[in-house]
Amino acid sequence: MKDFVKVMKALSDPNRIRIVKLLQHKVMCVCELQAVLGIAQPTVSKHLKVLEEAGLVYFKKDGLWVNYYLGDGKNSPYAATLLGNLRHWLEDDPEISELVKKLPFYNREDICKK
Amino acid sequence: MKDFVKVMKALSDPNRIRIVKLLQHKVMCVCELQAVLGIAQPTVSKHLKVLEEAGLVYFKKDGLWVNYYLGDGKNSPYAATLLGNLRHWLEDDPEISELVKKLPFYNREDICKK
DNA sequence: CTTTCATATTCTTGTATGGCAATATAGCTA
DNA sequence: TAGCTATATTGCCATACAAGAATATGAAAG
Repeated sequence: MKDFVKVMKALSDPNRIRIVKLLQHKVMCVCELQAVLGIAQPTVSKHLKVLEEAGLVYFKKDGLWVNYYLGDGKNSPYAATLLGNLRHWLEDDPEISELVKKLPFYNREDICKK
Repeated sequence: MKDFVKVMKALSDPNRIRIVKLLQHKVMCVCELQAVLGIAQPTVSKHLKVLEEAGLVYFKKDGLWVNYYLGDGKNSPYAATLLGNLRHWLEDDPEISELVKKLPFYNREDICKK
């Protein structure tokens, strides 16, 4: 029950849903997500933590960067199913499409090193 | 996106999840749910409203009673899928099993008319 | 070892949410 | 009509949560 609630809660927030939909297209670091979503960096980090604790997202550190990518659902059947559904779901959502369309124009080298 | 969030939010609360799992076994009125869950009547009503607005639950009035039953997901593909998944999910949850086991001993005639 | 940079954590604030008591509503019955 | 009964709504309280500013951490580079 607790695991299920965790997954549902994690997918109850628009920004976290956007993150999942974005990660379907490529592995991303925090600053890239921050730029694409237009929200503060701590906010992104916190959302990623919630997603990670629900088993929806994994991460791998690479020097200063932290690469986040979609989970495989190995640790949560609920996460596995929902991640599968979300591959089709919201594909036609205009807001999501807009974000995905902008995605190629963001890369970490340009975004950071201000 | 908004519809999806509504379904996820509706299924993010333990008591609402319990209601869905209980309705899998029989049509129930508010006072029956109140008795089984052990929470106040207004709380049950509010939860049912949230579930109904997410397309997870329907209701039909019958005199004084209001019968709530599981939705068919006609109005929400998200609700349809989640309701399908929830037929298997949490079947082995000890707390849910406990509630379901007590279910036959609750009927509206005994509960109400205090 | 100091600086720099990407990310995480802490803190505070405003808003959303679950809970119940009290009240309102709607349908039956006398 | 009046009174009773099941449910809905309102109002309030305590807690949870999203957001960003400020700060801390930790890894690379000089």
